[in-house]
Amino acid sequence: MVFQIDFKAGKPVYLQLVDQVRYAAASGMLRAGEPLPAIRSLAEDLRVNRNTVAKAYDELESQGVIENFPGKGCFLKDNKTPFTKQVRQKLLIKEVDEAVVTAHHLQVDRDAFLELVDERLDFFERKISASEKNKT
Amino acid sequence: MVFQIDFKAGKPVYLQLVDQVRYAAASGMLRAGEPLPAIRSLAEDLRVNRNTVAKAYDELESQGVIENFPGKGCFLKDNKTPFTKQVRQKLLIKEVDEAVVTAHHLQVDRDAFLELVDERLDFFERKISASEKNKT
DNA sequence: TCAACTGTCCTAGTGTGCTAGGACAGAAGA
DNA sequence: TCTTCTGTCCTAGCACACTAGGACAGTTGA
Repeated sequence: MVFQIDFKAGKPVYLQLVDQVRYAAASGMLRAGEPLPAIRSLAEDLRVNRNTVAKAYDELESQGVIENFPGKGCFLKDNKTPFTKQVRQKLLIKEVDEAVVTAHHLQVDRDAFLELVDERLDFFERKISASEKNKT
Repeated sequence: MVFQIDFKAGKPVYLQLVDQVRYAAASGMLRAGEPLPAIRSLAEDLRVNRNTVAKAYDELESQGVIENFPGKGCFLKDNKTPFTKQVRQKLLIKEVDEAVVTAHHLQVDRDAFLELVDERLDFFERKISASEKNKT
């Protein structure tokens, strides 16, 4: 569980952390029920104030990705969304549309776009199965 | 060409404009070579300072979406990206990955995700052909 | 030539997002 | 019980993003 912060990226540190935890969870590096690094120790590793890490964890909790227990720690939630299939797809549309619009401006045609999506889905699935092998 | 600003959205006005212009271009409501609303008149319509609109147009120009000519106006570029196919796909990966990660957390499986992507691609293609009929 | 339009540069106020340190409360093990 | 870990609340500073108004330069048509 190694996170890396780019202080010259322009992007807020806490949001970089949020993205990396989400990414780690989606690629199987972090699994349901597993503990995240303690706020203070992670802050020390990253040379960042503990409230910056706390803010990231807070955001992740409000997104339903992790659960924080005062005195115990922070743990990856077993993602059981409270949403119906329809609602979940509606929540996804915004991000899919952004990618579709960008594809249009980059003149990436439909077939190439679908090919890329397929490739990225494969990429994450391979990562998940690889980390399952490592951990068992 | 009607833009709508949500002042309570939390998102900066100029970024809302950027998104809407990109969206309009990708859905055929705005076509290559066509002029965008003049900065001052659009600012007046939206009850916003002209520099706010100018900042949006400036951002769009730096993204290669439009071209601005002092004294003449701002026009939608015929999108000929200077990038190779490989570079364009690399630029897309970030946005695609974000959608894939979100899909994972929303427990939208591969098939449902691909179905949604297909649906959105159809949606934009229908919009393009519809606006072509309207304008010819 | 002149008026009216176009986008742009300069400067400034102001709100707020980001980061940070101190103090506090709950949990766990010696 | 006491120490040490855990996350959280409160407050504050600081920078910067956002917005805004004045002045300027290029273009166009009467």
